[in-house]
Amino acid sequence: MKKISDSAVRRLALYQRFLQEAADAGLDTISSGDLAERGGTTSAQVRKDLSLFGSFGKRGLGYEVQELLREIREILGVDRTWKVALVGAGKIGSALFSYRDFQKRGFRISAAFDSDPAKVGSDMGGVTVRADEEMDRRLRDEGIEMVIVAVPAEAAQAVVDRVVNAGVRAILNFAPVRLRVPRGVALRNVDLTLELEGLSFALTGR
Amino acid sequence: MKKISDSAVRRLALYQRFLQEAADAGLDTISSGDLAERGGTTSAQVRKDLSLFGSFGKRGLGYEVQELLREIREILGVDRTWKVALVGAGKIGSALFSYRDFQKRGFRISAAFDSDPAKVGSDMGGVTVRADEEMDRRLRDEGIEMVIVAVPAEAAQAVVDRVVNAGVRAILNFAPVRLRVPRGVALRNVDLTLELEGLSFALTGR
DNA sequence: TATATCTTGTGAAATCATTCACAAGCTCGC
DNA sequence: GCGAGCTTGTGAATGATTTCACAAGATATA
Ligand SMILES: NC(=O)c1ccc[n+]([C@@H]2O[C@H](COP(=O)([O-])OP(=O)(O)OC[C@H]3O[C@@H](n4cnc5c(N)ncnc54)[C@H](O)[C@@H]3O)[C@@H](O)[C@H]2O)c1
Ligand SMILES: NC(=O)c1ccc[n+]([C@@H]2O[C@H](COP(=O)([O-])OP(=O)(O)OC[C@H]3O[C@@H](n4cnc5c(N)ncnc54)[C@H](O)[C@@H]3O)[C@@H](O)[C@H]2O)c1
Repeated sequence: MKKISDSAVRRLALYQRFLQEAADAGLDTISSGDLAERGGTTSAQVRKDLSLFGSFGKRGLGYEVQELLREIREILGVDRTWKVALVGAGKIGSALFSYRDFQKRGFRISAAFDSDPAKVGSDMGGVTVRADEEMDRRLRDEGIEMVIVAVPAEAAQAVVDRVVNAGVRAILNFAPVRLRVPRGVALRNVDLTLELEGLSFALTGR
Repeated sequence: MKKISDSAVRRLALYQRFLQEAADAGLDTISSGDLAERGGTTSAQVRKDLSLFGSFGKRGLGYEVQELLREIREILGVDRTWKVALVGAGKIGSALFSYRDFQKRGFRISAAFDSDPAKVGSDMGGVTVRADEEMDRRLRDEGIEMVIVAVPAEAAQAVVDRVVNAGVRAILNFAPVRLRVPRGVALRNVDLTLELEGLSFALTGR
């Protein structure tokens, strides 16, 4: 299969959201131009993106909302529920934990780990925070497929090494460090300071 | 001035972080190859990025850490403190609010707004949460330059319209919606569901 | 059935970003 | 002061992504 660019995947995920909105609004069909407008891109871009995976539209009409939604969900792999664990039940970790939208979109956070004895044992929306030492075993036993890393920067690489070792192949990292992962492991970084610095540049770099 | 790509700005912000680390480690000089290795890119990429703004290195030696750090800070506009406000003092908002790193990197969150009367008046680390209605006036009066939007998706566009109207020209948005802003206003989206969907694709789409 | 009107899917062209490759500059050791 | 050894800065080459442009399929109407 050909290589799909990161930005194409992002757009696909956006189209999914727009299709959901269109479905909620009761629309039966939608055109590439319509999707483009909602996403701030062009109709050619939308069609190219979709053409990477097949021909889903009808000439003269557009795309059937429900059908395209189903297709994109399948392409993205969100036509199922993923088992996600959270490592680091601190401030940002607990905000993420209680975020209902993840569940709705197919990501269930079914385990949480922390090294702080004061936090271990506490209940977070039905899930008990477990000790750091139990992590490796539980990740395997519970068949966790993705991990959200929300520990301090200094601890992040060590956590990731263990998580990868436990067979997890997808990681969402909030710590402001460049993590090393073996090939075959998907890693995304959410780096908020970097985002603010980008805004700073935009205001400065006139 | 020529157009600087978004990815170049991201890398620049990363170099800044690596230079900080190098400075903390007591290094005097650093080569493009060294920066590249830390950032997972190539030395040619690093040199091209820097060459967009000038010639900062010495052939045969590399870059002086302190000097390059100063230059990049100036380029990014983080050689000063930005006044930031937070709108939406909910779960993610309060996590962000108490994040010390922003302050250290030049972003001071000096105001917070919420529409929930139960939250208005409460103290968040020395800053009082203000009522939504006071927002427009206070943004102007306090000279706020950036706003972090952490309100529910349905409320986000209306908030952004008001914020832009109050003269703010940089917005960091956490709500999962595509916001419309006039040209000249910088907008960055942090869309965590999108990130997880990207991971889902990586695990699925072979 | 013919015609007018849409909108897709896709090669080709254009634009944008990264990598290559190397001349030229600087340092160090002798 | 000279040669060896690095490392920068940058055109040129390559690679990737986006945009253009249009033939062809689908629908609706008469
Ligand atoms: N709070 C924010 O708004 C924010 C913003 C951007 C980035 N971040 C990053 O997210 C990460 C977490 O930030 P936070 O503000 O939630 O910090 P926090 O201190 O509130 O939470 C970190 C948690 O990780 C736990 N922990 C530490 N080492 C661990 C280990 N080895 N295994 C398991 N758990 C461990 C701690 O006990 C703590 O509960 C940091 O890397 C931070 O830089 C946070
Ligand atoms: N919690 C998370 O981990 C998480 C993750 C990803 C995205 N988000 C997004 O971030 C946003 C906030 O999420 P949250 O979990 O913190 O929700 P929350 O309900 O805890 O907080 C939202 C806050 O915004 C306030 N608010 C609502 N309308 C307002 C208005 N017009 N002006 C000012 N304040 C207003 C509410 O009173 C509330 O305090 C949402 O858009 C959500 O989708 C949250």
